[in-house]
Amino acid sequence: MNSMSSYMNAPGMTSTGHMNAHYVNPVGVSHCSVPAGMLQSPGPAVQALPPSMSPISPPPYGNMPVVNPGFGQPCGGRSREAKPYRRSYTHTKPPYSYISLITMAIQQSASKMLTLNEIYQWIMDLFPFYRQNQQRWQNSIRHSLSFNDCFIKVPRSQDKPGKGSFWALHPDSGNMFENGCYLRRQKRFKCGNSTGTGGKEAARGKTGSVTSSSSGEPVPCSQAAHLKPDHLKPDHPHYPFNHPFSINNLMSEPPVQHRPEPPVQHGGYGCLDPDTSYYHGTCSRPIVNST
DNA sequence: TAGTGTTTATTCGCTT
DNA sequence: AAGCGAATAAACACTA
Repeated sequence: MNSMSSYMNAPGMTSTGHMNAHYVNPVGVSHCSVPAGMLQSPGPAVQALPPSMSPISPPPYGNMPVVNPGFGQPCGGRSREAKPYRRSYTHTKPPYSYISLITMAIQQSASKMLTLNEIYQWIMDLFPFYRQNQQRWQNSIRHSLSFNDCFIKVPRSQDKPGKGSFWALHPDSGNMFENGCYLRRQKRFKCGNSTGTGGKEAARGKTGSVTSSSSGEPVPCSQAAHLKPDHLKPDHPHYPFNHPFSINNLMSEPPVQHRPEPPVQHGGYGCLDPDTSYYHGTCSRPIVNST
């Protein structure tokens, strides 16, 4: 969490830390979307990707669309460590929450599920920022995986022994970032059932650990319990990312071409302008052209 | 023993 | 101000 507060002084930043500038990367993709540059410019890091991951190539760091002075400020300027901006922008914090990073990592993998370490590697391969302070953010990653219902554990198959389970996305979690806001979801995804107590949080404090079954079977929630790999296939009807604004589509479409319905955007430290594909700062209301 | 996973607590920023 | 989402820290348990 270094080098962040100084971004407030960057062009486009209001005194309140809102990001009003429309930052456009060299390929014209919004910083708020999943970087389309992922699909371009194979970089050396791709070779470090584990076999389970699809050959999506991180871009050269110099072209990273998500890192930009004045934009790397996450969470609306939330920072605890005031440190003057000195580093290259390739080491600024990407404008994605950990949840969105995990989602991206899982989503781009061929098997739609990754081990914890693979998630670490994907993030570090793509975002140099996360090559530092690994203990800090990796703890946060683990916390996010455990805490959020949108992530489910998939046990390793016997032919893939190793440490840790695979992590996948909940089949119903696909629209978490449908409004283009990758820092703050409209609503936290909760795995619900008819009683409203089916999520991980419901499991916490009642039946104990989500994964405490001695058999090693993950029982994170009622819906995850029946998750099968088929759900993780793109052609499956429950595939989480069929929304036009989904990460999957953002990653696969030319960035300037997708012009979804103007979303009603809530929450948001930063959102995507559907007309321009430019990044907007705080946008709790639908984006309209000022007259 | 290191890595993984869970849980709790705290803090912060944004929205309502 | 309250509620919420997110980031961070830390403690603890489990497991390969």
